[in-house]
Amino acid sequence: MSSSKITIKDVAKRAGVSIATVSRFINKSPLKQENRAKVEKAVKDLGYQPLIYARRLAGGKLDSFGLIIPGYEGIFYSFYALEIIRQVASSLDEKAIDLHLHIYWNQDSFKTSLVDGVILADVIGNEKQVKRLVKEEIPLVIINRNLSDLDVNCVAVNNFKGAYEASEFLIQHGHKKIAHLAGDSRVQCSQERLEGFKSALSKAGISLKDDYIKATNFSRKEAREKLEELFKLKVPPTAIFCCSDEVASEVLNFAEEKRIEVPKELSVIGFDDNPHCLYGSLMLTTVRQPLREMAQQAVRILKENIKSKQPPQKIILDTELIIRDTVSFV
Amino acid sequence: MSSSKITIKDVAKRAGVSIATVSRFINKSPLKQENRAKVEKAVKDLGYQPLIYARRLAGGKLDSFGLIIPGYEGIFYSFYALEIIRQVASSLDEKAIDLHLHIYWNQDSFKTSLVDGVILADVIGNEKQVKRLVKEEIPLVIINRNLSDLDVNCVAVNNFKGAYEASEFLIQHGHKKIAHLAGDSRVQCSQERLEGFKSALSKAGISLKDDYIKATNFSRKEAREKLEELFKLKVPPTAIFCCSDEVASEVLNFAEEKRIEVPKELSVIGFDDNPHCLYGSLMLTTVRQPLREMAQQAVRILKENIKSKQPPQKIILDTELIIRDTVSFV
DNA sequence: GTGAAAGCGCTAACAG
DNA sequence: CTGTTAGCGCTTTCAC
Repeated sequence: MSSSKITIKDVAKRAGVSIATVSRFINKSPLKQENRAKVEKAVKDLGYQPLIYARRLAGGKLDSFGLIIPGYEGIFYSFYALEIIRQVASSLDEKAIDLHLHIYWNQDSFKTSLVDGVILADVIGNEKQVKRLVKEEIPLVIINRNLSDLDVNCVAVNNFKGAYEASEFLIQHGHKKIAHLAGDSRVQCSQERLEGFKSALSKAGISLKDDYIKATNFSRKEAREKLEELFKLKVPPTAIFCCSDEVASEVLNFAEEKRIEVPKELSVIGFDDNPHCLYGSLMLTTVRQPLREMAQQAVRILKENIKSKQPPQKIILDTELIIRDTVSFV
Repeated sequence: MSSSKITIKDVAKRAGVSIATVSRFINKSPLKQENRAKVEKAVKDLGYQPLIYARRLAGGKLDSFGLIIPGYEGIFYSFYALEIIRQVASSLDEKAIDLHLHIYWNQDSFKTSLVDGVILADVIGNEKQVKRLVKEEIPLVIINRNLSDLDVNCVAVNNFKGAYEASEFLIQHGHKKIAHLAGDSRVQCSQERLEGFKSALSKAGISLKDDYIKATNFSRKEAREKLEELFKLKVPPTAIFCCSDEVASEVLNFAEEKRIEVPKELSVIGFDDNPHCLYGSLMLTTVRQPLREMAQQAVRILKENIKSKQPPQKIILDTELIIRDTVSFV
């Protein structure tokens, strides 16, 4: 039914060798040059392709990784989520490894037996799924979420430091009335960024004003609402540090409408370095996340773990402050 | 290594039946009530999960579909591509079928033996891959691309008609100087939309002006360039039909900057009904593509084909003109 | 309905 | 280096 029905036997017969030799050829084990050539020819002539699941059953690899992403509303509008998928996909493509994408909505139906290992991009609401994967002892890497109670591989971005540096940059420009449009507080990176923000302000001796800290769900809509609140305040902020470029971009829109001049009257910093938000006359100052590197590291760690069991690695990658047009001295 | 090492044998022993009976239980074959209960209990107690690849090797299903998307630059910024992924993913999720996403960059490394069937979302530059899949006789559905020489299942959107209706709508509003910002001409839907546009104009007796037809690669950047050209013309258009909402949205930006009032001085129609482009004061008039339905149909057809070989189906879905704010009488 | 047994196509010892 | 052989875990005849 599926695939040409040519099996290892057919190849062996045609090449005049045993199936073991063919298997060795496939798995790149040492072979006499002469046999190698014969098998190669037979494989080519027959258009033979080994059946992945048969290999697997016999102890081989699938060369297929799973990528599990929690399926929150708006995931397909999230620069971050899409970048993760994109970067993991291209990183795997380079290594001729297949990607088994699983977006976790409700069902924990992910079949681990179809992959050699899995990358979990964030863990939001699917903690029990992670536990299951750990129990199944399948090679695992978690991106951007520290499950401190679990002994698993992690690759994360230093959100705290990124937020700290951005806030510090604002402070260095003389700002004291600094607001933070934070992300969804249930998401770990939002919490970390908020902490970084708070920490920078504290260190500079700026007292925290609750009115200046507004949570959003990363959406433009909520950003807009919170902005309205911010600028109804008796003392509006002179600078805003945003949880994402998308949100920052909405700040720019808002400012334009309200005739608030950026950066002269209002400084803005985003988070992501989302090229989508680079249109318009103002180039956004932002915090770049090394998403590509994160994906590559995750893939590397997973490969190592598949080859042989290893002690868990915890990798924290630094962000980079990208200075452009939207911050000025107060 | 992977998965708990509990096999069908363990279950059989624990339930006091043969492995065949356990197999039948898994495959929902008729069983005596008593045995069914025993096996069910054993499965539960042991936390048994059949190994997908072993089932497959023995002739079973994988419950895993492949989705192949050509990996052109900017795919992750494409509303269309993302919607396809999203809708296929959620459609499969409902049926507890796994998604094996493969973005085709260069290598034709997709392993068909890991899936029961594959959905090809458009075919751009990977025609030879399609031929291979056809030859392998794996159940196949192609989305939005007619490979007329191939006898395969297709689900497509009627781009011609959608474009025709949009153009007609403009004409009904008295427009005669109508431009078209077309998509990449190598992409089939771009060609079809262009044809629809031309056809509507011809029918209305409006002569085609080459200057009014500009190809873009769907990007804002190119849209902007072509717009500049359009409005340097001695007689600029009074209406523009765009290949996508993204492009239409750039037209709106451009108009605002140049103080061209929409829709009073310029009417605009997009394509996609991309909610992303609904921000701002003006609501875009656009052509909605039934992407969700397309995904569902594709999944349905694939399921049918996996169950039993069927004659190829060709399904063409209609678009819908969504009338909002950006078209007025000339 | 059920069990015994024969593979599915491949890998991995094990001898040679 | 190479061939032989014993499974991997499951489905499926085929008898009973």
